[in-house]
Amino acid sequence: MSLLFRQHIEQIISLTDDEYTEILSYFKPKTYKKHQFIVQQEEPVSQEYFILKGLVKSYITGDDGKEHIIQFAMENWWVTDYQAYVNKEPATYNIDCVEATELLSITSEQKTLLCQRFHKMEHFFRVKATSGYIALQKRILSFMHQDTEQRYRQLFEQYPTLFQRVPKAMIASYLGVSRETLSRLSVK
Amino acid sequence: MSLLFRQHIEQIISLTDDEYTEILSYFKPKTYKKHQFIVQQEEPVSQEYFILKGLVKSYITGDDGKEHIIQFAMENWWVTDYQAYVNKEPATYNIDCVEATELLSITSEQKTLLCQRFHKMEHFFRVKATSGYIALQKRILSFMHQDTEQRYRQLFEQYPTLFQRVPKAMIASYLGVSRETLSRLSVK
DNA sequence: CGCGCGATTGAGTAATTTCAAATCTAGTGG
DNA sequence: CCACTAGATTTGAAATTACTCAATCGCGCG
Repeated sequence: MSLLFRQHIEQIISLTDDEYTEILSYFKPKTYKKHQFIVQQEEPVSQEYFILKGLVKSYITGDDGKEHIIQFAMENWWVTDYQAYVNKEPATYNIDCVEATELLSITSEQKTLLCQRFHKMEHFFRVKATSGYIALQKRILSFMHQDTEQRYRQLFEQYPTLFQRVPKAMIASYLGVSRETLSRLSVK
Repeated sequence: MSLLFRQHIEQIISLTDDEYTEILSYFKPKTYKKHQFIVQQEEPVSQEYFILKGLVKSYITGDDGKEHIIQFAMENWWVTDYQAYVNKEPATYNIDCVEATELLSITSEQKTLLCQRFHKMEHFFRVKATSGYIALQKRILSFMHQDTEQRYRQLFEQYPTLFQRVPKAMIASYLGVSRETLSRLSVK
């Protein structure tokens, strides 16, 4: 069932069957319907999620009532409101399902225990956190030194399937421009 | 000498004197002059750095020849071009000293060994990487849903000393606006 | 005194936003 | 099979915002 999950972990560390079984026991599978919230602003965030199938968006609602999409997350991605999860604060943003979604969840406490039980899992999470950091830095760079069209093309090249799974208005929000501006781009 | 460094680590894990001494032996102290480069675009990046004293800026030079400052780093910050450091690729950006800087350096290989020798250091670096991730996510959010003036004020509140240590043109570059626009802001 | 660097100011230009209206598309019920 | 509707996308035009380029100002230092 969660073969994808095992493969995902084994990209970084290797596991015996027994180890994998034990690791998996720290996680709890969950299913969400389309439009269901996984994390809700102001609410506590006790879980971190690994997406087996589906697509979610993280976003905040600005003062003007507009949605600002911080990130999309799909198959093989880890997602939660980390600030809230790590520091046990109320969520600063929402995560909701763009598609019906299956995922594995783990609490902060269980994650700590998991890392103590298997040091290589601590290593795994360090590597993951580091690549997340690198990815976000690239995104900041793209905000600073690329124009909207370049960012659009780059996103399209990197995640072509995303464009078939979410409406353009969400892409626009993710890129930080109005849907009208995005629309005028794709014509060229 | 590197008491600051020990305190920095002990914010997250605790160490005996012997452990600290051994950990410190994985690092090599270095000194850089103002305007000296720590990392140079296109060059390999073998080290990660912890800043004991001083201030550096990471930036790329755009096609138009303009500097885009990705981040400043000062006392108690870790810095390098992580993408290059982790994947052993040539650097995509420059890091140069805005002030004379003292730091501790560690190679990627030594860091791996250090984490194997002391599992709590792997934990330490995981926590650090996670907080780095959270910080970058906040910065992306600020790019998306705050205007320049709000970002300026926020930066000023968070790092007031920064404004005494770097020229405004660099602040502007960090905020992603032209120096003229920044100048017109501060008037209000 | 004058040079040079950083910061400011002004004016015209380019890009993006907003608000409104028109178009398109997929799914539904008759 | 067609008409209808809701949601998504596009288009137009005016208003806003930031940019560029050029000129000016302020101040510390040789």
